[in-house]
Amino acid sequence: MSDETSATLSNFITDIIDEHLENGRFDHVHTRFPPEPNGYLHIGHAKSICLNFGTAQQYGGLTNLRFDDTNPTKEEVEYVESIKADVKWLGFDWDDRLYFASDYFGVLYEYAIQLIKQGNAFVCDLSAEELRQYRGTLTEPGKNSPYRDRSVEENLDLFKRMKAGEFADGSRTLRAKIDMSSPNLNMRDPVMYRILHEEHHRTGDEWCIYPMYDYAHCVSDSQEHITHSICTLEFEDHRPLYDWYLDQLGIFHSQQIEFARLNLTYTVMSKRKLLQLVKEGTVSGWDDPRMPTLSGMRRRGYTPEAIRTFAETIGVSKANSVVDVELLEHVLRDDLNNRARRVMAVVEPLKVIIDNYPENGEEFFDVAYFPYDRENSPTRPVPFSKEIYIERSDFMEEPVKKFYRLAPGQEVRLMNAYYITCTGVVKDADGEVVELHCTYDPESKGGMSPDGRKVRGTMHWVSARHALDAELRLYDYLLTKADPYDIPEGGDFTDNINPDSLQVLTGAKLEPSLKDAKVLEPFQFMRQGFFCADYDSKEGALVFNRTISLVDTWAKMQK
RNA sequence: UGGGGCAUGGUGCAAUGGCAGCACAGCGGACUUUGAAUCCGUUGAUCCAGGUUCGAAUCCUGGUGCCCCGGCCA
Repeated sequence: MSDETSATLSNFITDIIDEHLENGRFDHVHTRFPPEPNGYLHIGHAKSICLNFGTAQQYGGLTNLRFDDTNPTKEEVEYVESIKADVKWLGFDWDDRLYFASDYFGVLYEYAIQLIKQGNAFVCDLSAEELRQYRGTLTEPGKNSPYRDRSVEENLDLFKRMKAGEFADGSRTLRAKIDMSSPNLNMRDPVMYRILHEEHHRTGDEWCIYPMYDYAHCVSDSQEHITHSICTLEFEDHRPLYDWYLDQLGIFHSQQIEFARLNLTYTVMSKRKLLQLVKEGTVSGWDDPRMPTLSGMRRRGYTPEAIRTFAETIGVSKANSVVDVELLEHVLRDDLNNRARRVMAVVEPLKVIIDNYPENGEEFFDVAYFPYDRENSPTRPVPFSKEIYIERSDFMEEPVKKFYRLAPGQEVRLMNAYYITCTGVVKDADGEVVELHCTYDPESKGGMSPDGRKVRGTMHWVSARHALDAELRLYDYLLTKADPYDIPEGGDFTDNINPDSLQVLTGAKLEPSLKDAKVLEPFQFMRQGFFCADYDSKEGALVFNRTISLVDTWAKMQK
């Protein structure tokens, strides 16, 4: 088997492509991913990236990365850098085909002049407010602009002067001359250029007029000979305009195809709202591990493979839908399960003293990192001694039915070490359990007794003397409701923010081998979940993120 | 009758006139030195009404429901 990312996928988009290939409209496939650099990429963009790069790959074609940077008031270099890093991290390569819509400002301008000369565009002096009134409504046609019939010469002169900076922002626009009575509002003489005396992150102050999306996007696609321009559903109404520009200009005609964007339960997916969370300090930044951004998910411990598998699993269609976040979690666990080394870490420690173990005794067990494949697994030494920590939740003084873990008089197995039996419970003045006394069976070394007696409970542990202290960051959904927009009267989505989405545990105890854990390297803390060291982690001040907990059947049974 | 689009188990996606299937979730069991993973089994769906056809999720007609569109944003 080759490990090529994808089997052949079939969906409504490949159906269209197949048709184009058969009828000769195109003889190859070339797509593009066109982010606007006004925010960080999120899991919804990942769907689009995988779709664009994946589809082209499937047909032996190429994919360009093109920044849609036609609005200097919102766009920043910080965003273009983060976007490039995220696309690469996801595992896709645009080679030398990195483009910007701003690369085409020159040709866009020349084509605009052509359109003016053809009588397809005119300079309009209506204000934004007037323009809105002239546009009409959903059910009533609009009215022609009083400037619609200017001569070609006058339009040319005015447009050049717009470019030359002679007019104030908002005072004039260049508009396509189409049909003010079209039932499609996008065709009612849409604005092509607006005046914006604004510094652009790439072109500086070279321009003070900027093209609108509809005009810039189709021409950009055409310039790059993009065969299939894949975008989201809300642009379906724009397709006639997309086609109109290309037809009037008589240039290479890309085919726009629309698909339904990703929605996830318990997740807000709009860049505007994510920006709001960052600005209001609800999260620590775009890369906060609770964010659905690629940078946040990366920091959280997601792998690119998991995200790609997810994109493949959810498929693509034109039906609005909401994917259950549990599916994302499933592919994450599945991926991590196959790659994470198993180690022991106690999240909420409870001290255990093994009374019959030698006072200063110490021994090291050679433990496989991959217990399901011991023969081929690398190992590390794990120290054991008289005092250890176990998980607080692994002890119950009065065990409920089917509780197989530690309880007074009950015997359990310490993973890879010994069987122990609880013989005593020490409490503080408040009745809180602070310490346990146990005895161990020396015969059970390694975790099996010669008599073969059954021990139901198997627990992880860490030698107290050798333990590493660490801070653990446990994450929950950022929102309390599956539908972020299930909002109380008069509120907004921030009313649904989960106040407990971040839980910081400072007293965790880790096995010593974790001292050398590399940032973002995935581990499974056995019986707890998958964790990775955070960017903040330093020697002597370790910090681990819980990427995702293990499935917890026991917890479900307790409900 | 503004225009455009979409309806298949709880969720997402297949089936392109021929036995409605896959994944997740759920439920039951086996196994287990992770109450994980794995394995086995299982509940559950074609928006409605007509029509065409030997046969309709698929084609036709008429409904219903949901989404998008009135930025000089993308």
